[in-house]
Amino acid sequence: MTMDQQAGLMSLNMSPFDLSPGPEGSGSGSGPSGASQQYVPQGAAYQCTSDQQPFGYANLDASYLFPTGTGSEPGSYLPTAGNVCDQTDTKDVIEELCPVCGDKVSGYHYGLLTCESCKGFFKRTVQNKKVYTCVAERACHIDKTQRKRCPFCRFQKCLDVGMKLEAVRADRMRGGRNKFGPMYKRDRARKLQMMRQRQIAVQTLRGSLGEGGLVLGFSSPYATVPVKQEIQIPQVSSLTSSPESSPGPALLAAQTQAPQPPPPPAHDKWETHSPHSASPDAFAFETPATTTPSSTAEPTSTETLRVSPMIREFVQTIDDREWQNSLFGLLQSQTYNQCEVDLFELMCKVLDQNLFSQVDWARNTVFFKYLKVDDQMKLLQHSWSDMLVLDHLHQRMHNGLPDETTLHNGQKFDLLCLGLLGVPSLAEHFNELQNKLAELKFDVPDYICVKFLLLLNPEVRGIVNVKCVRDGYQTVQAALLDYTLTCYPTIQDKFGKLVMVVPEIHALAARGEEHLYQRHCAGQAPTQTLLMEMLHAKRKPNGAEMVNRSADHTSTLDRLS
DNA sequence: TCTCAAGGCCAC
DNA sequence: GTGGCCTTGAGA
Repeated sequence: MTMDQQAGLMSLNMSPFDLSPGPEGSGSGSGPSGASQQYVPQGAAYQCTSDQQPFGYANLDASYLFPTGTGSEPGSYLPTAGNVCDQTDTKDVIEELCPVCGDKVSGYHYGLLTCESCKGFFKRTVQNKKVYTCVAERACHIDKTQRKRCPFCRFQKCLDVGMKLEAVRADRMRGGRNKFGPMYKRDRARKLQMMRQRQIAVQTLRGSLGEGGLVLGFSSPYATVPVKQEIQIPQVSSLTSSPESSPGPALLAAQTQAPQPPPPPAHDKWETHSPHSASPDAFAFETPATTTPSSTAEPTSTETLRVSPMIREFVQTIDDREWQNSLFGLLQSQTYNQCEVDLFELMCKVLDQNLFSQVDWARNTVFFKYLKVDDQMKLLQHSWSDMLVLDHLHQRMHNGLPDETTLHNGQKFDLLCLGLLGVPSLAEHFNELQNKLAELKFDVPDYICVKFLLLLNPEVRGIVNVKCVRDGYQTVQAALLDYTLTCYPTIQDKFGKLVMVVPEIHALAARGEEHLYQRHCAGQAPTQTLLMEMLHAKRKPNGAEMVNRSADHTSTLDRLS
């Protein structure tokens, strides 16, 4: 392949983003694009046949540089005065790991956040047109301690994660800015936004947790977890990935059937995509080949039309895509470059993330959002585990969430254990519960109403605004009753039977909580997480109401056992 | 003027 | 060759 052919391929595959002319724009001859044609390192990337495109990164396009709904709209993620927490500094956000080697990130370099070392390596390689070869299988593991061993695989990984050849300057001019500036700014703003949301969730929950009980100096457990760099993940298609190239993360993921999302939510007719939800395009769900179990359990479209506006509004507060994206995103980020991870620890992190989502959801819901923080705290402390179990039932029944998934490193992750809060022996009870719900044709409106009933529990002691909570509870109760009578007239006393399921959910959740607490006390669970704060909150000496509730759980547990 | 992502330098 | 630190300079 000649240089001109290479250049042609480069141009054809360059993203619209890359093609945007600038001071160093494409086609200038002396600009980086023209330069990149001559700077493409030979050897490593050139070991391809003529019909193979050597540039795994070359199919970058704006759709995933800025996935729909995550900042593609001008300014949508740009922080404005007052909407970014003052304490949140950009540097805090950038405290993440280099996607190439896992070392500490020093800033944006050649298109994404990397460490100083990989920045220098990438620069030297491109500037000096280095030719590397791999003495192994072109799939060497690259981490901080081994990054020097195989420059071939290191450079390949640089390209795989999205470092941009065209950001290395042809004329070696120093200083100044390049065309990636706005991209960096958006990415940074997006990370700030994520941090802000987490902080709000934490602040909501900190309130009474700090007093008397656990004082952790809590910070978001994911402050140090790599926040996925949306701008950095190139999707290596079969057209662009050469068998001669070292495999990129995307390719590896495909090969190992790494965390696969479940089929799309089966309840689209309920219009569950909230204004905050990720765009349907943000995650490439595969079209399910078969219908999910719930598809036959839902009312017909005619009946759907008779659903009250309130229930429709409830349903819209559900964001299953976001739930799934978060779940599989976390599994991906936590196993990135990891040979083996502690699966229990990983489960705790997922549960923790789910808790954050739950708080976010609750904070934006009717009834709950009008309560004072103290009341919100108490309600959440009482219902979080029940809601986690219920959420998992919902994900299984309505979105086809599988019981297991394969992580990027090949380990199997037990998704069902999330619903069991880590107690495998509860699987049978969980399945029985699910079957019972399936018999009742438990659908999405049922789910969201039951979730509200769990959250808005007027029996929780210490609530100041009991009236508001009770009103909310009774309103939801009435709506659910009406819904079940209207849409499921053939199921006798569906409402009553649904209400009877709630104690069973309590029982499962209580067992899970106890298990988690014991593992935590044994030093096996991650500390300083929201999950652990919640567990401790229930065990505060002054939590008399917790004792009462535990007694309820125990009695139900006896039945389960 | 300040910021920060480029390139450069040099001890290792 | 590597990687930490320094210098540079366009853009905010």
